[in-house]
Amino acid sequence: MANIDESFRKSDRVLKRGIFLSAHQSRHVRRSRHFVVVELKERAGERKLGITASRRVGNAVQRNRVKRLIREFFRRNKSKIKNDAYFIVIAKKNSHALTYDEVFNELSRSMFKK
RNA sequence: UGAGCGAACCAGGUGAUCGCUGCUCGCUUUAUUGCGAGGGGAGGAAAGUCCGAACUCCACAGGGCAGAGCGCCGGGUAACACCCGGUGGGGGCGACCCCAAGGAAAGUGCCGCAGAAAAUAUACCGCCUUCGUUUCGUCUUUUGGCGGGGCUGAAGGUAAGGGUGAAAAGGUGAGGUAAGAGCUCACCAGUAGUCCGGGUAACCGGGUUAGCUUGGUAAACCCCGCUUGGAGCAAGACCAAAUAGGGAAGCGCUAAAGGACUGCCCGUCCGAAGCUUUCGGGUAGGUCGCUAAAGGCUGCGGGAGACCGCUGACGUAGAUGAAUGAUCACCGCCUGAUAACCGGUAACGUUUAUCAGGAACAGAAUUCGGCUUACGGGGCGCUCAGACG
RNA sequence: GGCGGUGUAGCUCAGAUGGUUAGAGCAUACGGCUCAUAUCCGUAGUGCCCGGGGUUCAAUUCCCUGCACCGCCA
Repeated sequence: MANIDESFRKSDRVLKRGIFLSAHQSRHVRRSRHFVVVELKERAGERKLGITASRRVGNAVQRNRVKRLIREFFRRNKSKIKNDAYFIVIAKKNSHALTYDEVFNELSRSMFKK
């Protein structure tokens, strides 16, 4: 267990606005009950996470909580997630009351390796 | 027990595992690259952005007008529209709370409908007088006299009474009159002037004089007094790919257009072409600004208080697709139910245990001082009502 | 983060600059025209003027405060 990398640095994050905007054109979209997961496969060999939580999700506290839960899921399950794409996770407006277990169940279906 | 008022306070805790982000130290790397250790890491409102400042740039922030803001008095403060104390007014049985609270006799405007009339008062009904006309009664031989009534009648006097309205030009009583009226008088209310006393002042108390009385609205224009240049950390400074060819400085010329300084005027500055010198300017991106602060706390002193002075130790988040977290365990808190002990006739209360549920509002973005709004909790002091003793 | 603006009929907008009366177009319903539909003509309905408080006799309008939406600034 000690060797598994569960860190989450800036190199694991999507930092540029242009990449977020390019997600609108992507074809690799998976929709679930509370999230939309977009895969950007052009950047093979890198695995990064970007999160979008607009004001429709809730106030700042609720948006921060949703983003932290998604980040936590990504961090703890990096070894199981496909490592050849950028993932943009968009939170829907009904996602503000989720727990970590619910986030895990939902996102593991969309993002884990087959 | 119930209802309520006030001023403060807290904003779950501990541990384990896995993370995020600054700082310090050590090692390391081309490179704050990577590793390790230590230590720090959201709020009372961080919110709304409603005021006030610090700070930065615009010219060193200029003159006048306009505009904007404020508006009882005194004090506090860096400043304020904030705070404290008081005055006046209003609300509440009360504890206590609320008030944009200068001027309406400087001027202008507005006051729908209703009503006679809505601000120089007026005169619809009514009341009264005179005249005209008509009719009845009565006296007289008659002309006519006296008395009463009427008129879509005329002229005049009134404002007591009437209804309307948010508001009707002081109120009550007496005198007075043809009828009436502050027309006169007494008392009361109110206004203005003046005098005395108290208070730093707002203002309060009392006397006296006047006219007998001058509606509301300034969160309508306005007048008076005070304050006020504009933008805002996405301010601003620096480094600097790609792309495009220009940018900067000086000379020159100062007329105009234009631009900057504030909306306007004044004033000031820049400003065409040309020549010379020079290589920078700048988007993406990055660095600085960036956290030590009109700081809170302890003690002493001053003050009625806001607050001030001295003293001591403390050193308190700095992210930038944006950190400050996730999971688990235990403890603590609140609510409800059940049970037990104790107190009590009882309602019920304290404590303990078990079960179930809950834990609000909300996330720094340059930084402070306020205001406003959202919201969980327990204790303290006080008021009113009821019950029991 | 900062700055600015807008909320009026089902929809798009007027409105009064200065308080007392809420309007237009489209849409809807009904009637007429037509064999029928559309067009056209006529008639009608409709508003807590974004919420709360204040000033005023009276507020959609003036003032304060909250909510929602929109735009601009590197």
